[in-house]
Parts: sequence; structure tokens; C-alpha cells
Amino acid sequence: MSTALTLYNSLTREKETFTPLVEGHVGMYVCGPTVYNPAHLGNCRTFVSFDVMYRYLMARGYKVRYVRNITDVGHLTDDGEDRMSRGARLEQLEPMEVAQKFSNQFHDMLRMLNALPPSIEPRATGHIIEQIDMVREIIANGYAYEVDGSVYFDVAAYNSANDDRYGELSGRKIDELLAESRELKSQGDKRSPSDFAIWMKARDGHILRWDSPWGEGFPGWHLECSAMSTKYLGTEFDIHGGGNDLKFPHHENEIAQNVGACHHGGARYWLHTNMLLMNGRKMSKSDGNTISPEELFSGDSPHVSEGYSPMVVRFFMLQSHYRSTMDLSDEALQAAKKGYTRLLEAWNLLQGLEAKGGAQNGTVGKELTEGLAAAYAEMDDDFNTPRALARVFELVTRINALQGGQLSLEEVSAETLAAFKEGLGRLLFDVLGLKDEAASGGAEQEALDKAMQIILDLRQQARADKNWALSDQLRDALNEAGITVKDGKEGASWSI
RNA sequence: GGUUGGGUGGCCGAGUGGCUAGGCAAAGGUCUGCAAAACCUUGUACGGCGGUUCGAAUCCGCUCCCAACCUCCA
Repeated sequence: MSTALTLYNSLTREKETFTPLVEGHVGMYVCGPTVYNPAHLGNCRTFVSFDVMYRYLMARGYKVRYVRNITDVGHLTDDGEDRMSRGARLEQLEPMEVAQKFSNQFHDMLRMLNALPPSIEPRATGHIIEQIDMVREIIANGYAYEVDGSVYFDVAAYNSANDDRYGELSGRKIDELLAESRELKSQGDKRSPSDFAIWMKARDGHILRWDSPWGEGFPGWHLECSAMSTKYLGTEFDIHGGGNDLKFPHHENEIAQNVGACHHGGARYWLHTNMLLMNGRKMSKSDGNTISPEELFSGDSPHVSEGYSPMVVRFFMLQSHYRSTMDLSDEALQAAKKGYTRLLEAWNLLQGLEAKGGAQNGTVGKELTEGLAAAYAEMDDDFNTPRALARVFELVTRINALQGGQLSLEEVSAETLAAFKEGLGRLLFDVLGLKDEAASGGAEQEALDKAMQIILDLRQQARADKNWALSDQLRDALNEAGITVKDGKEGASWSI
């Protein structure tokens, strides 16, 4: 880890060396889900990506405060036709029950994908006071106005006072937005179509409502992130992340609100993950082009031929860079499954290897050390997991060759091998967040291991006796049971 | 229409000027009682047309196609 960490900043559209505001500490805010719908796979991709960043930053020795919000208010439309409100009414659920239900589901899903929980997971409804305060500040600074119980952000006023800053993240120009907006829906009470609500008056029948200086209402669509990132990370912090689709208007407005209230744009590095596609298109419930994590794990979907375990899915995601779109397909998942299996088997073989090189390293020992360092270095380059995995697979070949005898263990020193085992394990499991789903341990696993060893010993005896009929029978029967036997120089191994 | 980002070998997917990406699949070989696994070897891929350059997938121009955003969305 001697190289510098660089990351691509959406704000500047360049890769930059990462320098935290406070040495040794990182403040990272990631836009979490809105919990009025079941989470889908696209969400997973984004949060797995940020999970890897979180893990890598920690592995690099930073103390990270990772804030990921839950938005449980503000995205409701106020026209009385809102689907979730209706759903809540039909199921006789409180809105908070709906939010809880989908929050739980979201957490379950991320746990399965082995994503670490954030340091703080604030809810929008738990920060109404902070949001109201922020609205007040923005009004006081002259960047918002109230009309009939609603408060709107005044983009024109903001722009003239801040060097035409609006649009700095998304590359949009006010004029273009205005021109476009003419064709869109009515602007209501807004002075300008590009203005946006930061506080909405609650009409009759709207369930989620709070008292405010402007009457009963609820916070605007983008305010919660500004308020909560400021509260927990300060007016200036290191990293703000989210999906690409949030860049505009969500993040653009967030910056405007932050500057409007605190004279600071919040994050210094903006990171955006790209979309997970299926059939070349963004997943979308409306046209059926979607697959839920549950369906993917179980295989209960026309889009996949079988279920894929969460770790295969995670591995699959890590094989592309977070800033690239990724196209989900059954064929690609099959490839990921095989690749991941090969990786894990090599890892397991590695545990049984013992160095015979004494204190001296040969070529192989050097390759192991350098290959691992190269893999870590790839992570320094904007969290390039696909390249890191490419380096890892080169190491997989070495491990297999050491096991198979094509490479000699005499070329590896005990010290090197021990360090290699530890370093690779850290990369695979701590940083990339993979895990061996089969090695769940426990008494049953142990019993199975022993039973298998007995069978393999019997078969080995049969082979020694050249009783091919018996040995093949054992192998075939195990195959039928879903267990593959692999004969190696050092004896047979098996996998399910 | 505007903004942003793409089009890479059978599939997925890295890669910003010359140096092997990697995974899966495929072919040949080694090993093996056989098989599987493993290991070794094999792919002159960069949407199209021009241009810059000693040299371009990589830079520039034009063009075709795709996606996301511009309305809630990871």
C-alpha cells in the first residue's frame, strides 16, 4: 500500500489523489434507499460498490465514518394518488410500517451480500427539526421563498450570488433547464421552473406531516441528505456517493442547499456508481425488466437458468468497475460462478500448502509477494476491483501449480507463504467482502468432512488395489449426490 | 432536443499512445488406470470513415448505434 489512493471525482471529472480533510479520518456519505418499495438488484450493485470502498478505506488504515441514510419521507407525491399510500391504506399499515418493512428487507439483502452496516444510518423522519432549521437558514440567506405554506429554493438568486454554480455537478445549464421545462408540467407556485421545493405544504389527507414555521407540511425531496450529512459529517466532508441516476437533480440540489445554508458544498469528492443493466437496459419495474435479489438467489425468474448464491452475485459485481454499466445475463453469471468457485478452491488449497524453501525465496515466492502487492495497488486506482481480481487470478494459477507440483514449494520461504496467506485473505475477505459460503463450519460440516475422508480413504485403497470398478463406483455415486472428486498428486479432494 | 457516459475477440469485462488484462467458453498438449481438476500452449478484438503521430483500442474531427439523466429511481 505504498501508492497513493486516487479516485474519480464526478465534480471535477478527473481522477484525483485522495486527501482527507482530517488526516487519518474519512467522512463518507452515501445516499441510501427510499423505503417505499422493495429493493432491487440495482440497489445492491451500488451498495456493494460502496461497501468495498468502505472496506478498502478501513484496510488502508483510515478511521471511517460511513453515513448512509434511509429516506422515509419526502418522496411521496401529494396528489392523493400515491401508490404506496394507497398500498399502506389497503393493507392497513401505518406509513412507518411500510418504511420499516422495506428497511428490514433492505438490510436482510445487504447482509446476505455481506455488506457491512454503515456507522450511522439516519432516517429522514428522524431529522425533521434539522431539515426545518436548514430551510430557515436558506431563507435567511436569501435563497428561498415561501408561497402558501411551501418553500422553494430560488435557483436564480442562488446562481447570481454564487458564480452560476448551479449545475456544476451535472453539467446542466439553467437556460437549458428553463427551455426544457416549458414543455413539462405546470410550475405551480414556483417563480421559475428550475426552482425546487424544500418544504411542501401538506394537503388534506396527506399522512406524513409536521408542524413548521410555514404550517403543516413535509420536507422537500432532497433536503434530508443535506441536513443529515451536515449534521453527522459537518459542512465539509470527504466523500459523497450515490447512484448515477441521483446526480441530477438530487445531488445537484443537495449542493445548492448545502451552499445555501452553510456556504459550503458539502463533499469534496463525489463518487457515482453506474447502473446495473439487464438486457442492455436499466432495470425497471414498469416494463418487467427487473429481477429481485430473492429471485436471483432462488433462480425463480425467467431471466436466469438457476439460482446464484449471494457471493457469486457479489463476485460478479466486483468483476466490473463501479463506474461502468454492467449488464446482467445468465451466461455472465455462469462464468462468474465458475470463476468464483475456482478462486475459493485455490484459497482452500493454499491453506494446506507448506513452504519448503527455508529462509530463501525463489522466483515463485517473489511472484506471490509482488502479485499480491499489485492487486492491492489496483485498489488504489479508483477501487479497481476487476483489475485487482485479475491479479488475484494470476495468483490462483500459482497456488494451483504449487499444489499440483508444476511449481516447487522449495521456491517459497515459510515467511513469504505465511504473509501471502494472510495478505490474500485480507484482500479477498476483508476488502472485497467475499466469503466462503460452504465453509460455514459447525459440527455438521465437521462430520461431513470426516465422512468424506473415510470414503476417499476407501476409494484410495481400492485404487491401490487396482480395483477400478469399485473406485469408479464410489466416484460416480458421489457425483450423483452432487459431490465432485478430484484426484491430485497429494491425494484426492472433493467439492460440492 | 440538452447533459453525461458508452460501443473491445464466442460471452462477460479491464485497459487513455508502443509493453500479457482477467474470468467463462473453445482447441491442442502434460499429468491420470480412466475421468474430473490442475498446469502449459493457442485468440493479430477494439462500431464506421478520415486525421495527428515513427507508432492509436487509447488523441482529434465527422458519422452510425446504445444507455442513463433532464419526472421518483442506486
